[in-house]
Amino acid sequence: MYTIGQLVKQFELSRSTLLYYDKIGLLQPSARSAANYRLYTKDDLQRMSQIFLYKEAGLSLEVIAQILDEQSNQPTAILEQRLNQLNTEISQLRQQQQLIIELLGKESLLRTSRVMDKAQWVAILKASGMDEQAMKQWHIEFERGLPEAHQDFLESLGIGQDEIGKIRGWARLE
Amino acid sequence: MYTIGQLVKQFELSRSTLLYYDKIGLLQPSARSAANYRLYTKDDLQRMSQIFLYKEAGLSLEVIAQILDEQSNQPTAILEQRLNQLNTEISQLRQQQQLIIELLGKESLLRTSRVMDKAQWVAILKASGMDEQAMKQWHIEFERGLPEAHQDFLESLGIGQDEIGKIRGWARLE
DNA sequence: CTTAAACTATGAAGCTGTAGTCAGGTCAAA
DNA sequence: TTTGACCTGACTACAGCTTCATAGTTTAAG
Repeated sequence: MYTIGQLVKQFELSRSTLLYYDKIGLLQPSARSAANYRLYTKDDLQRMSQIFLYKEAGLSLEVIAQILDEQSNQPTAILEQRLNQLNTEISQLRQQQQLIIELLGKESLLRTSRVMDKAQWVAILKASGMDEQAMKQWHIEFERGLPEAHQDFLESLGIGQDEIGKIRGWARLE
Repeated sequence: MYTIGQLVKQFELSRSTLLYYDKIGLLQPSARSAANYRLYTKDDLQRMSQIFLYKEAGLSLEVIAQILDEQSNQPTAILEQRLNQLNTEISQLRQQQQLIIELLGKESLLRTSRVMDKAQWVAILKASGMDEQAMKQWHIEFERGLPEAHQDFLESLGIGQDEIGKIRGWARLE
């Protein structure tokens, strides 16, 4: 049996958090002491570590509760959905990066920032021995093996949708 | 003079949002009609589009208000700070992706997901004509030109910090 | 001219996932 | 016995809105 303070230390979260989980029914201690203290069993700990895991994956408490309580629903679908959501979130953040770089007036900052440019990427590939032909081939292979990731990668270089469309177009054809 | 509804259409946001902006003082209409309707001037529109821009960059309303109202503070520093924040946010989301892929049992999903694997990346480079030597050179160039981006990219392939450390280590030396 | 739809107003409460504060009850050790 | 560490429930605050309730105004149709 563990008190609330012990869980707080184990999982490095605040007491308020556990109180809240109790209140919303996500993690309710299996017992109470004579003095009405919350007492968590090993099963509760087990449940808590599941919650922790899913939280790290970015799931909402509501969704976590669904997974844990309605056993019928296997988590696979939910996790896949979250994976998709993550893709859109990341791409939104990348758009924010590109916008800020524009606002800052490009040149000065591109060098210091960790955001890559199309030109910089091409320069690196050239410097490591790739020629035009090899790069074309690289796009083709990328598109064949991981079309979605190809799209994401080009976006991350700040290339516009129109140009991306063209590149992927001819990469698919060959 | 524009009513609140006209702004709603122009900027594609909800009326409640504008009411809220009014309340917190971020965007207060310059005038009111006889019936006490909010009336926005062209200057207000101008201000709104600035707000919109900074919002797209992911700045908080509080920070936006600072930039717009305290003209002394040039936005550069704030934007650079946001750029840094974006890097950590993106890398957190990538960690969530990797975790979910683990939870899903890897193999089945890696093929359909848009997340790249080290193996997949290497396969693409090989298929487009790179050999071991060229890849080594590629790391060296990447590290020399954009060390931070190199780190980010390796992280995005799900490579552990220890291995990343090794790769960047020898890439720096040569 | 009337009436209904479509607009506008104010104010309050709700949402998520915590963090923190309060006044007090409990418990083990010195 | 008294300290001090722990615990209790209940409350407030945060961002950036949304929703709700209630009501006044404008505009177009009939």
